Amino acid sequence: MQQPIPRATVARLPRYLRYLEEVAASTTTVSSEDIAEGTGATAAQVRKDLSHLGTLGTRGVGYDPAVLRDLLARALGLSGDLQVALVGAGNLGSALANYGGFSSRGFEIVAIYDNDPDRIGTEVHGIEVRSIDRLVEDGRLSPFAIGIIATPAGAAQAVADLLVDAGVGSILNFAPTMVRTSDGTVVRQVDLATELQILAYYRRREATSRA
Amino acid sequence: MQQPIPRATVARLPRYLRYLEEVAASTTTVSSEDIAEGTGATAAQVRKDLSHLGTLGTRGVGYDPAVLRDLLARALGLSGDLQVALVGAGNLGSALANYGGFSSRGFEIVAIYDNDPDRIGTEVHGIEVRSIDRLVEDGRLSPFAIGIIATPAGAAQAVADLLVDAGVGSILNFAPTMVRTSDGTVVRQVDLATELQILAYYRRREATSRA
DNA sequence: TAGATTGTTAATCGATTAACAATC
DNA sequence: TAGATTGTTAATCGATTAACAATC
Repeated sequence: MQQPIPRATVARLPRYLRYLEEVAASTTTVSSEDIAEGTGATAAQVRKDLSHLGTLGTRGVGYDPAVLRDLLARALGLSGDLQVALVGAGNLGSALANYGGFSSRGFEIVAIYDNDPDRIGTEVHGIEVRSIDRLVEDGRLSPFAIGIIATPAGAAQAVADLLVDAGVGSILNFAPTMVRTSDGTVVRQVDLATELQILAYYRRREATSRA
Repeated sequence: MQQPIPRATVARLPRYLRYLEEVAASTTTVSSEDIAEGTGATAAQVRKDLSHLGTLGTRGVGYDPAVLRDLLARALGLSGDLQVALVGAGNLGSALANYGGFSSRGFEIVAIYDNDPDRIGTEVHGIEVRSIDRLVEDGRLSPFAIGIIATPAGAAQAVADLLVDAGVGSILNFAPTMVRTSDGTVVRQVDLATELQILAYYRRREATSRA
């Protein structure tokens, strides 16, 4: 692996990737300007970001979207399906399981866990919901690349501990609380209400500036 | 309103707020160190961030979590319930409607729209799903503070246009595609697959660094 | 007073932007 | 060649960190 890619760049690469997937079928070249427009970045940002991955374009011409798409996917570590364990089969968990965007982009939810007897044994997106008691055993038998926590906040830490026990090194946490894990585990926190609150702040500023 | 708060700070304030809500009932002072631990920030960051809002703590003592919580809520524009229109009553939309984290934090989903006749007329989280054709009219009659797009990517731009027509100035877009709106509209893009992809990148780096 | 912790300054670090030579 | 667009450099901007005086 080459030198590390700046955090801000890593955060944008998936958007570029999504855009390239969108246009790769219908066009044979895209410019940094095109990518910028399609993703909300600036053209200079796009070129700078891509330059971290090597020399990918052709001066005077642009980039080949199919080539660039494959390069980005590889740079992000998306070659091959990543097996995902989902914990929490409630509303959010079910939504995530049914969300089309995952399977089409290199992630496969292979197991779903819950602690509610009423849910255990039911099917979500064609996958049987299993008891949370089986998570550690299952993970040791057949490792998960990524674990997703979609439980209420109160259960999140215990679930994170189980995931670590099961050998999961990367966790995406949708529960609105911080989970603590040992070093070497990567945890990403996504709080849906947080996004609304950030929006609320800019909403008000915008309203005031119009006044 | 005082001077603008830096973007990076705005992005962290909701996390501080969530932490303060958690501890306000059980303790009467928190230090910047406590907040940092509970939110994944650093103590210096916390103090710097809070200093943008004024002098909120007491040297040698710390912050009053209840006072700080109310201050943060006000700074974020969360005083009073913000009326939210949700478009898309599929899996993700239903999950969002049922997600407890919104109502408890100043947001109320007051209307849900869809274009699928099978869904129109059904109830989600106690709210009747209405035809998308009524969105503009409804919004003009009784304005929405915020619109949430939870439709497939293909419908997102059309929905965004309708929301703008309905007078909605702030949009949270969960569809995996950029939507374009006129200036003065604030759009925030949340892509769930993007979060997984970012995680996948750091996952691989972590794995490599251990090797 | 002694210990603790804020608020703020200055130094460092990283990201963005503008500009342009390289090159198709 | 002329026009277009990349890859890269240097300048600017903003965010983080460390340190400490102020003050409870």
